[in-house]
Amino acid sequence: MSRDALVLGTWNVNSLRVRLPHLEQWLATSPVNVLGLQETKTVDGDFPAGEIARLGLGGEWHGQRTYNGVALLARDPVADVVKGIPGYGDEQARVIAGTVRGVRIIDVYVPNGQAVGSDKYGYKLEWLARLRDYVAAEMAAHPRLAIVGDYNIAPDDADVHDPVAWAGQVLVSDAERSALAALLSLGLDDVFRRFQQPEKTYSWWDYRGGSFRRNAGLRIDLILASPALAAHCTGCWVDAEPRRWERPSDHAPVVAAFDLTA
DNA sequence: ATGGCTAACATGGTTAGA
Repeated sequence: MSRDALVLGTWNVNSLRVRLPHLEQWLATSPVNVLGLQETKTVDGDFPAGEIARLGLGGEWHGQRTYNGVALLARDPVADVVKGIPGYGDEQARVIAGTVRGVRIIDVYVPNGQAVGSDKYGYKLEWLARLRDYVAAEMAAHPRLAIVGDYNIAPDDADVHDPVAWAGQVLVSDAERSALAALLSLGLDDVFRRFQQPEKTYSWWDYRGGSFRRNAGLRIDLILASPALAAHCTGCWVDAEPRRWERPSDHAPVVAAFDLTA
């Protein structure tokens, strides 16, 4: 891997405070140099900035009490940070954007949606429509753009361990997939699918019922890239190793590498 | 069968995740 490659990661840590040891262990071997986190579950005043700095990362964060929370971390400076979706008065801390080495990066924690037809499902679809409008504007301003995060949508049945059991459920429903397709229709590419991948590769496994042992998972953590950036993508993979460790997050990190000199 | 884990906030039991 080129020394000046941009290696972009995303990880729903399900509480940054609990997962700091996992982050440290992962960064000891992972080549990632820009990282979007979700579900930090900490207010900005309590963000473990010192520990993060000790791991060689700076950046910005946007959190709230108990729920949600995102952070955009990098070994290089993060410029022009924007928190939330401008013009959308969302009280939930789910989006942070910044520019690293000329690449615009948006880190998102898409609402879960709870159940098809619920109020939270309606919020999820509204939220995704707002995200699409935001991303359209950002793409016009930044040719090199990536959106990383926990999308809480499995794009295709190939991303679902048991498509029959999951059919029509939240995370795979037609309306959610249509909302994701509308985002992709801006020209974004799910870079994971640019490369040959192992069968049954997922990024989330329920804590219950031995789901990870059975590989009963979903691929819901994605890295989307604009055409000008995707052309430089040299690889994308799910790193399931941290999911095997003691007291893991239920999500694995996903990483994509870009050779910006090419 | 709506269970099964985990985390936050709290300190028993609810809310939420996906």
